Amino acid sequence: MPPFLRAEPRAQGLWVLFCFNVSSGSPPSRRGICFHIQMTVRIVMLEIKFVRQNLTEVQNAMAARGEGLKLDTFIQIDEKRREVLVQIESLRHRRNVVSDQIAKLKKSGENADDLVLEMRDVSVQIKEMDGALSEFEASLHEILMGLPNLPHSSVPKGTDSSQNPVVRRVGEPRSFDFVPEAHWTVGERLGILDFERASKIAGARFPLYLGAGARLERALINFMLDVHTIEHGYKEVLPPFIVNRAAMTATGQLPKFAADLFKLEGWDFFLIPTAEVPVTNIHQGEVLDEDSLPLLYAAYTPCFRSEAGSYGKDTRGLIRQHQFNKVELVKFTTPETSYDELEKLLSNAESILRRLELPFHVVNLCTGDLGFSASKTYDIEVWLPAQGVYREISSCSNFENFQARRADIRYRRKGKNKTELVHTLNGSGLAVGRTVAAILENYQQADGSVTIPKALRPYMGNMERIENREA
RNA sequence: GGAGAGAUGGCCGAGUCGGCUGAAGGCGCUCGCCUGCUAAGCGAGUGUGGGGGGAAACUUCCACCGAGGGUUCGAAUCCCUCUCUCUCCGCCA
Repeated sequence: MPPFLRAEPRAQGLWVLFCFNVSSGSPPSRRGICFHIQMTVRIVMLEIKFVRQNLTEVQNAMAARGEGLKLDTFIQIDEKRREVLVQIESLRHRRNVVSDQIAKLKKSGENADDLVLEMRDVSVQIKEMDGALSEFEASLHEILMGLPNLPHSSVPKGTDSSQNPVVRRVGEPRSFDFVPEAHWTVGERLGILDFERASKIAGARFPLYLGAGARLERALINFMLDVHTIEHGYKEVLPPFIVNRAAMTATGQLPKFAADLFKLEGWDFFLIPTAEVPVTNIHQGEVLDEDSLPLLYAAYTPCFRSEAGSYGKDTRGLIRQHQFNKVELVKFTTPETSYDELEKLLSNAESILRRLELPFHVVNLCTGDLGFSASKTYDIEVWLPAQGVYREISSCSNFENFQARRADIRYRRKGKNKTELVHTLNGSGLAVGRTVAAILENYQQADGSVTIPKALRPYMGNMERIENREA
């Protein structure tokens, strides 16, 4: 096996390993490895061509993101690779031609021994050069998989989140005639959240919802899914919560961000950090009909994140958890429509907050704050009165063809034979735990109870407020 | 977990004892013709990735028949390993 097919993720040291209790005692599954190899080869090709053709653009974009990347290494290796490739191909050409001659000679009963001997030599040469070629491709692959997406021209320049311009502000933060309390205080006092017991079960950064709290979480999931499927036209999907390496690589979590993921010990499986991964991979390796685009999916899934490196941040409450629920929106579109679809996606996500009457604002992530795979991202940030800040509750991104390249998702334009890469988008619609946090904080009353937003009451058996005895 | 069958182009589906099979046939799609309209019919074209040449249309070469490896001058065809799918039995939420 050429070395580039064995590429192992770097940061294993940080991985939090989960142990699956396999009662059958079966060995670790190899599922997914095969897919990965198949995809890797294709990815290398797609990416090399793309980078070579857009070299200056790539270089500028990397600079804007603050990535100090030297692409001259890439160019050098790519040149060597092509050099070897040309030699291999001419040898193979010769072998093909001569093999044909041999066939003809043998058919007519003539002797071809010297040709056979010569070709035996050529085949050995080809094999040797193949080894060299694999080395070059391994290096290129490593560089390419570490390259982030190119920011769209409408993305503001900036170095960090402080430079993200606010696009709009919706809803007025309520004025309290008492000091609003943090959602964990509100929730624990009502007996609907219990972080202490959760830590017995799992540890820090895990939620335990009880009574009306658990119901509130479930109501929000149903509410969000209903709005998106019935009113916004998304198709509901319920995907696997565990995915293989190929899927994680396609959406961009791997190989670079292994440290953020939970990996199953002894298996090449990962817990999903977002529904984006399984849902985007629904169409991995497919050629879609233009007529079927845009494809809109809405999925509820739990999400699992190691939150490595966030020690000391948001240690209390529902904001930063190893496990949380999310309703995710995913789109597959044509290149021309993807930015319109991004605006629609954003407004679909916003509509949940509008209906829940929670104040929020939308920011346009600047180049320095943009995620690895995204070309453009809007964050929706909800108002949390106890902290007095807006906190991210949804992130809506256009990945253009970045994920489509890695996942090999194409479509055929009507009347054309050539396939093109689709554009993929996704956004939270919304993070459920953070929505609960926002409701508890924004709807808390002086007596410690919490009013339930009107839009949600049908999903709560018409309950109007959560009081202590409800719990 | 045990036994068996299979994996070929956008889809379905042939591939003989290894040698013009990148791959028959069909569907779909595109263009053209025909036809009051539609349907049907006729003709031509229609995989992907990569290297070279060309401003381009295009052209040429290489690779790819689940994946990897092996045998061979030569593999979709033979051998090994793996993955996935299907059927039957067992077990289980």
